[in-house]
Amino acid sequence: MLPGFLLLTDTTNLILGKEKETRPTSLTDLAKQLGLSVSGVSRALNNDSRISAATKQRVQELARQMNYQPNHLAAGLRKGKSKLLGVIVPYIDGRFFAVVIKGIELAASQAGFNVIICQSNEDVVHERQNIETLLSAQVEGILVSLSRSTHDFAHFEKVQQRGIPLVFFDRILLGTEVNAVLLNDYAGGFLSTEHLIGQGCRRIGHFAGPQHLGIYKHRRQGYLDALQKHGLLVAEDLIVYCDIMTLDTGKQAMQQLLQLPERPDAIFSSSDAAVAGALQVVEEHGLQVPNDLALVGFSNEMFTSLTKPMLTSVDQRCEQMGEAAVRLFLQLRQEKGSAPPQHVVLEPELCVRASSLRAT
Amino acid sequence: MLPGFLLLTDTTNLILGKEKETRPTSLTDLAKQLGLSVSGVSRALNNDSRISAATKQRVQELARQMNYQPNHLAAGLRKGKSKLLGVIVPYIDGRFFAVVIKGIELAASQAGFNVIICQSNEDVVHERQNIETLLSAQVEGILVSLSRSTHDFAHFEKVQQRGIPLVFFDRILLGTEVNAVLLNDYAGGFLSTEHLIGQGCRRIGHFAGPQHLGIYKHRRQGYLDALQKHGLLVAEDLIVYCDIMTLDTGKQAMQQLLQLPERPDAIFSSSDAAVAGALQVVEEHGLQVPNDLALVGFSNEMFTSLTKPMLTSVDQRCEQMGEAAVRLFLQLRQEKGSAPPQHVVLEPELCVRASSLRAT
DNA sequence: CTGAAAGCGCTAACAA
DNA sequence: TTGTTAGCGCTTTCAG
Repeated sequence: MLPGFLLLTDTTNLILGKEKETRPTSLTDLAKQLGLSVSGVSRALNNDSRISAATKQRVQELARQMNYQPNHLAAGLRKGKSKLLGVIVPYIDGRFFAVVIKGIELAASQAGFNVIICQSNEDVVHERQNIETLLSAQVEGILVSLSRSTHDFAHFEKVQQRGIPLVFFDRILLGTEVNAVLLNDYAGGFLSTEHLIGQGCRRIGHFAGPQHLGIYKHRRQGYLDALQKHGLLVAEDLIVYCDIMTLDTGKQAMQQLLQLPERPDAIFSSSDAAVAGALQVVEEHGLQVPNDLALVGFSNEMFTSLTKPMLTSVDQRCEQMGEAAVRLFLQLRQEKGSAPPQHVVLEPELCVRASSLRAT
Repeated sequence: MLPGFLLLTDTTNLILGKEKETRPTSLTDLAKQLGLSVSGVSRALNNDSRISAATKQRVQELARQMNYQPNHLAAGLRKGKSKLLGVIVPYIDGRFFAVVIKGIELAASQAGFNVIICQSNEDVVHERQNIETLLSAQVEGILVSLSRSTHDFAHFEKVQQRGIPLVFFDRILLGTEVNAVLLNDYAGGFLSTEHLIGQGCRRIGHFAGPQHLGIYKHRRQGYLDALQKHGLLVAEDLIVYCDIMTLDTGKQAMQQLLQLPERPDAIFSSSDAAVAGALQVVEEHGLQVPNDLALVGFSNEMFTSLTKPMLTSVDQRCEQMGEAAVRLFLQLRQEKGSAPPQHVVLEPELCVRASSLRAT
C-alpha cells in the first residue's frame, strides 16, 4: 500500500465544531428578544414600506447578530411559492446539457430561484417519475429536454393542469404545441452543407439521427435543401441513419459509405462524436481530410479543437439556451398561462476549422 | 369551494390545457370526500401499521383518482426535514464535476432526496452566498467542492453549528479536519510516474497545479516520490507550475521545457487539457510522441481517446465519488455528528494509451 | 383502529 | 406605525 494517505490528514487545527447543536433562529425568537410581534419583525426584514426606519434598523441588527436565516420552506408553504425551479435532462454529463444547465442555474439564481436537477437517463419511465418528484417538491416551473424514449405527452398534462409553467428545450416532440427554446437546427444543416459546397464538395454524405426527434429531422432537412438549392442531386445511399450517435456508430457509418462505388467527398454529421469516429476511419483508409474528404460535425464539443485536423462544427449556443429557457419560464409565470405557446429560436454558428477547409 | 375536481377525471385530449386552473388536491380534500379525518388519511398514505387494510385501500384508490400529490414543503416544515440535498461546485460544465453530479443525483434520488445545484464560479464570494441560499432552502446536507479562491473556512462553520452534515469532495483545504471524499491523488502521481519510468523515461517533467489545493500538491508529491524510489534525480527546472490548467497553459509550459538545454523525455501533467496542449507543441517541434517524449495526463477526459496518439490518463472515479459523497452524508445524518471527521479515499486507475506506450 | 387538536415558521388580511 | 389572528398542508402527540 502506498504511503500517501498520511499526507491527506496532516496538520490539524481542529476546526470541526461539535460544541453546541443550535436550532436555527426563527422570527419568533427575534420577536421575543425585541419585544415586538412576529409580523412586525417579518415586515422589517422584508423592508415593508410602513415600518419605521428605526425599528428596521434594530431588527436587522439583531437578525445579523443572532445569525437569522429565513426559512424558505415555511415562506413557500404560506405563499404558495417555493422559489424552486425543476429541470429534467436525459443525462447531465456530456457538454451540451452541462452547459445548458450552467446557463439555467445562472439565470435562475439571478431571479432568486433554486434549481433542482433530475436525470431521466433517456428513459420515459424515469421521466414520469421525475415529474412526480418535482411536483411534490412544489416547483414553480419545469424545464425539460425529452428523453429519447418519450413518445407521448400524458405525463406533462398533469403539469399543465396545475398551471405550472412548462418549458421544453432542444428536444421536443413533433406535432405538439408547447413552449420551447430551440436551436435552428435547420439552419445548422443548411449552413454546414452550403459551406461544404462552397469548398468544392459535390458528393456530400450525411449521418442522420433518429427522425422522430425534431433536431435530427431538421438538420437533415437543412442538408437536403442546401443540396437542392445548389442543384446537387440527393442520393439516399449517401445518408446513413444512426439510432444513437457515438464514436462507434460514426465509424460504422463511415465504413459503409466508403464501400460505395462512388465514395462521398464530404460528410455532414449530426454529431461530433460520430464525425470523430469517421475521421479515424477515413485516415485508416489512407484518405486525406479535408482534401479527399471534408468533415463537419454538430455541437462544437470541446474535443473538436483537439483532433487533427481540428473539426468544423455547429455551435448550439448551449448557455444562451439555458438562459432563454429561464427567461421564457419567468415570462409565462407573469402571464398566468393566458398566452399561446411560443418557440424561442436561437441561431447556430458554424465554427469552421481545418477538417472542412480545403486548400484553394 | 371549487367544483373543479370532477374535471380531473375528464378525458382531455387537448394538449395545451388552459381550461381550468385546478388547485392541487390536499389531504383535507381527500378526507372530506371519504368522510375521514386528515390524520387518518395521512396515516393511510404513509402506510401506518395501525390502520385497517380496507381503509388504506379506499384512501389510496381515491388518492390516485384525484391525482393527489403530497406537498413536500408542508411535510418538510412539519418534520424539520426537507429531503433536499445541496451541492456546491466551482462550475458544472467540464466532465469531472458533471459526472460527479451524475453520481450524486443518482444516489440521492435513490435515498429520496432532491438535489439543489449551485455554482461558485471559482469565487469564494459566490460560495458564501451559495451557503446562505442552501441554508435558507433548509437542505439537510451540503456537499462541496471548494472554489479555487477559497482560503478560509468561516462560512462553513455556520453549517456545522446548525448540525447540518457537510461533506467535501475532491477539493478540500489543507490543514482542516473535515468529512471528505477524495481521490488518492498521490497514488495517481506515483503510478503515472512509475509507469513512465517503466517505459524507459529518465527525464520526466511535471505540469503542477496550484499547490494550496491538496489535489495538485499530492499529485506532485507522488511524482517526486516515484522518481526518488527509482533513484532518479529531481530537477526543479523540469517542474512547471501553472496557475490554471488549460490547453494554452499546457502549450506554454511545454514550450518552456523544450527550451531547456536538456529537454525532458516525458511529461506527467496534472491535467488532460494541458497535456493536450503539450502534444500539439511537441509535434510542432518535430518530435514523436511517445518515443521522443511520452505523455501522461490526469482526469481521463473524453477527448483523451480522440487525440492522435491517444492520451494516457488517470481516471478519477468521478461517478463513484459522487455516490460516496452521498453515502457519507447519509451516514453522518444517522450519527448525529458524534463521530470524528473521516476521509473516504478512492483509488485512481491509470488508463494506459498510446501517448506513453513506447515500442519495445 | 380512528379522531381532535396542536403546531412547524412564515405571511397577510384586518384591526387598532 | 404596529399587533392580532388565521392559516398554508402536513405530521404527531394524546384521547378515545
